[in-house]
Formats: sequence, structure tokens, C-alpha cells
Amino acid sequence: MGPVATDERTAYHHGDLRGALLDAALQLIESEGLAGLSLRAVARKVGVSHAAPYHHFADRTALLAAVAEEGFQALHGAMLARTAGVADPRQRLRETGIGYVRFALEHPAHFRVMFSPEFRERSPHPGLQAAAAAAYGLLEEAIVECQRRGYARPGDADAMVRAAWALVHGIATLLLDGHLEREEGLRAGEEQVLAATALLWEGLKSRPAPSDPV
Amino acid sequence: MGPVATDERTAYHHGDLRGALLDAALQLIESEGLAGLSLRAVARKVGVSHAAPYHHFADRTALLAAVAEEGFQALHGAMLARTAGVADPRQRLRETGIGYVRFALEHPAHFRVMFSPEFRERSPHPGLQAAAAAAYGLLEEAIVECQRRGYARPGDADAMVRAAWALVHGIATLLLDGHLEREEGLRAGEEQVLAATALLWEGLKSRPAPSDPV
DNA sequence: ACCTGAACACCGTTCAAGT
DNA sequence: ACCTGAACACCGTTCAAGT
Repeated sequence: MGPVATDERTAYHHGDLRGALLDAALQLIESEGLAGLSLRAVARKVGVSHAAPYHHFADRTALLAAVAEEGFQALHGAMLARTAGVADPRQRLRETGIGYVRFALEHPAHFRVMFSPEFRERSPHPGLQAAAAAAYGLLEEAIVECQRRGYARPGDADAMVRAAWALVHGIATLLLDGHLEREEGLRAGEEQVLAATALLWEGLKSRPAPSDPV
Repeated sequence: MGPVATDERTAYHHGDLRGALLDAALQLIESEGLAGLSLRAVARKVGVSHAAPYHHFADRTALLAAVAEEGFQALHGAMLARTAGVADPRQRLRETGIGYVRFALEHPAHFRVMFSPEFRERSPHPGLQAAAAAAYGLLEEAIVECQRRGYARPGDADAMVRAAWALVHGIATLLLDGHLEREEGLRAGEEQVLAATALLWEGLKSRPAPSDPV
């Protein structure tokens, strides 16, 4: 082998310790939970001294912020991929919601870090903030497009976006924490979203419901 | 003072260390976050040795399980109180949802422990499990009653309960973690719930929506 | 530029010993 | 019955020193 294609273990140490630490952290969160994640264990897993991570991340929180940012980028990509080539904005909205819940179920470690109370404030982490905003924007776009084409009632789009987001976020967190039945592996998330959004959808529809004030 | 009305500090040590530890834990979670809670700090706050808590709780998790159980009982009580004397099941449903979100905002420490991933499995903590089931039951009752009186469409009540729960849970967690605007202090939670449930409500209504399949 | 090893102030948990 | 103090194996973080 030439000087480029070195042994992976060696390349790790010199090449991309930062990336290796992120990967190791993710795996450890998956197996031990976020609360059980220690920086020392991450270093150990990568085969480096316990002080080495500090050359790449200011502290434990900075490592986690990088994980969270990575997560929002992946979420954004996953939701985009699901709507690629889908023209009907109602279906785009549905696919965005399904993508959100599926991402949470398929990447639980990422999802938990992304919404950890540690990042209540995202402003100290601009990359994280931007990635989160981009993902949220997809939901917004889908709903505004539904309004534009007359599929959703006009008016307060923000309230609709918040309701839709809260719904899928609630489903995702409850499924993830085992408080909603997950009937058939990952597919169950989809059914949950379909059933719930079908109900919510009636409220979003453009035809004002016949009066039955309550 | 007689032998009964002793100094509080003294009474603490002999009387209700268990209760004092629970209170102290709650306060520390509020100020430091759940991740920052240490059993040693709890003991320190109560003025007792770091080993003393182990005479009342098997470990850190057992202490937190007791906090969570307490929280579900309080949630149950808060939702009950809001529906006391309310006859219309639609309004009972709305008040139950508002009670849920308000509880989360008013008792953030409790709420976070109640839904901590640490208690993904509640079966090892029977008291916690029972308290959680009782609280969930209130939502269920309200929806079933709406169906019984013809206010909600008949059929899969469970799907409706799950959708309603996911919605209020999503609102509660997003507000709590600062990802939804909290316009005017605690009241904002109510407005959020009202706007979102108004949308969801259209889907729950008994009158099947005119076809517009999507 | 990147990594290490020792050091410090913390943890959770156990256990013999005290009252 | 209830609490303490010492002990052990962990942490996060810092920093001088090595290559």
C-alpha cells in the first residue's frame, strides 16, 4: 500500500479523529443512552487517551452539539428524499411527517441528542441552529403549498405548522420512549402518522366545516 | 417546645428523610437539569451523609422512579381538577388536554422525570406504571364519552386517544424545551392547545367529512 | 499540530462500624 | 432502625510535557 491507503486504525489516529469520535459517541448513546455517555468511554472506544477529544471539541457539550447538527442534516435529507418527485403538496406534507417519525425510529441516538434539553438554547451553536431551521422549513413549505393550491384553509399557516409539528414530534417521542405501541417494527410509525394526520387533516382542509361550534 | 414540635432540621433527620430527599431532588432537577442531578448533591442539600439516601432508595433510579410516580399522581389530580363540574364531554376533553400541557409547564422537573428514557420500561416500577395508566385513562374517558354522546365519530377510539395524546405531548415537550414560542408565560400553552386541538377536533367530529380523498 | 499522563474535584455504590 | 466514613471504580476537565 502507498502512503495514502494506510491501515485504517492508523489512519484513524492521524486522519479523522474528529469523525471517529462522533461515530463512537453515536454508537455509545445507542447502547448506553445519552445519560450514560462519557467522553472517556468515547476516547477509549476510539483507542485514544481520555484527553485527546479536547483537541477537537471544547467539552462534552460541544461534541454533542456536533452530533445534533449532523442529525438535523440527516433528518433534512431523509425528509427531502421522501418527497423527491412527489408533486401533490398534500402527499408531500404526509411524506414529510412520515419521514420525521421514521427518522426518529431509525436514528434514535441522533434524535435524542437533537432534542436534548441540553440544547434548549440553540443560539450558542449556530451550525445546529441552521440545520434545525432548514429541517423545520420543509414542514412549513409543505403546508404553505397546501394553502396556495387551495387544499388547506387559508389563514394562520404558523398555527398549522406548529400543530403538525407537535403531532409528529409527539408521535416520534412517544414511540421512541416506548409509550406508544410499535406494532410491526418501523412500519408502525407510518401507520401511527397516517391515522393521526388523517384526523388532523380534516381540520386543515379548506372547506370550512359546517358549524357545530364547540 | 415539647418532644413533638421539635426543630424542623432535627425532625427532618429523624422524621421524613425520604420525603425531604424527594423534595430536594425536585429542586435540584429544576435548577441543574435531570442530567446534572447527583445523589450526593441531594444528600448534601438535605444535610445528611452521601450514603444516607441508600437507606430509603435502592439507587439513583429508584429515587427518580418515586419522583416520576409522584408526578403522574399530580398530573392526574391537575387534569381531574380542571374537569370537575364540567358536563360537556367536548369541553372535558379540551380541559384535559390543557391540563396536560399546563402541568408540563408548571412542573417541568416532574414532567421530565416522568418521561425520561430511563423509564422507557415502567413495568419494573409498578407504582409508576399504575399512576401513569390512571392519568392516561382520563384522556381515554373523555374521548369515549365524546363518542357515546355522538360528538366524535364512532370507530377506533384508541387511534383518537393516541392522536390526541401525541398532540398534547408534542406541544408540551416542544414548549418545555423551548422549541415552540411561549408567548405569554404559562397562558401560551393554553392557546397552543386550543389552536391545535381546534384543528384536530375537526377530524374527530362525528359528521363524516365530505369526500376529498387524499 | 496533535496526543499523552498525571492531577484535581467530582460521581454512584458498597460496607463495616457506630448510635 | 437509621446513619456515617472510608473505600473503590468511575467521571469531566486542565495542563505540563512529549513527538
